[in-house]
Amino acid sequence: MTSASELTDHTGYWMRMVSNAVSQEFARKVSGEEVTVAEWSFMRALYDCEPTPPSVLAEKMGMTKGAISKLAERLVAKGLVERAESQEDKRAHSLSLTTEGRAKIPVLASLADKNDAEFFGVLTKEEHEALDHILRVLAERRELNATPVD
Amino acid sequence: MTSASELTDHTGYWMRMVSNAVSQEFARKVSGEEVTVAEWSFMRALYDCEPTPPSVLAEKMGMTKGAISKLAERLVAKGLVERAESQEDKRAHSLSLTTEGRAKIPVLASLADKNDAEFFGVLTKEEHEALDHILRVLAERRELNATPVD
DNA sequence: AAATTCTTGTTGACTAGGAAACTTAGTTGA
DNA sequence: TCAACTAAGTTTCCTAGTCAACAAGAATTT
Repeated sequence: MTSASELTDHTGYWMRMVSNAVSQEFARKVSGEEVTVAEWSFMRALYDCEPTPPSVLAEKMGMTKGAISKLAERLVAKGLVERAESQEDKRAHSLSLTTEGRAKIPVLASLADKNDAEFFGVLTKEEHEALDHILRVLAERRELNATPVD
Repeated sequence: MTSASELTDHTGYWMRMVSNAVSQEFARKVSGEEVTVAEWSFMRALYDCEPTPPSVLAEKMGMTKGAISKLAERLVAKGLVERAESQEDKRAHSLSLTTEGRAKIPVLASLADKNDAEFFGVLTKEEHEALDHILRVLAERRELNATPVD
């Protein structure tokens, strides 16, 4: 009989394992700043283009609008993000970083730099570049357009 | 001022995005079998070595023992997994697949194969092999298998 | 042998996100 | 013009996981 294909033979399995490890490690690093990984991601996305409506952030971050709504609420409560009502469309509003929120960006970004360097530092320069390339190819070809940069 | 390093410049960011996409896609495929991704992962790990105590599964899957406890409970409720009390140690028990659970393995495994093929099919053969290699290198050098949870 | 400590697994409180119902506000079309 | 549809956000319910407290049994110490 044919044996079931090994779970560990699946690229998706390894992706998930490595990705979880990277995120956990980063979560540990940013927890000292009273911020979660999702919150950092949110703030960083905002930093790219403020003010931004929640719907745009949802698409950009690959999350539902419900999740964004709650995430934004948390960040507003922390004083890192603020809402501005739209006057053209009374349903809509846009989100921006507060001064305090903006001040946190470089701190968090340097933690992200450090995390990347530490985690992927075990790769050779060629391996790291190949990985970056392949991930971008996947994102592009699978149309995971999260952040249109590059 | 110097601009904050781009979020999209972080390998970890792309890892997370691609990994989430793979898992979501697989979740969609496997939902027809009334099983979640975590449940499949659990069953596949069991298939490798049954019977197995929950503690071993927790380490193998990189989850907490609490999560394993609940996951096992769900699978027992679905009739896919069964417990066997240990007689040497009255605290402990071991988990096995039921006949029904074991019968599902090939079906689920072929869905996993299909998912991998579809998702990573946009890569060239060389790219796919390079990705596999790099992910395994990362897992190995970061000792992801050995990481004890708790 | 009794007391302490460690181990195994469960439980409860909490957090985070998804799906879908819902509210409110624009938009469209007969 | 006003009814039907669509769009933006919020909210509710559900699933799933972590963490920490816990119970109970085993192991170790004295």
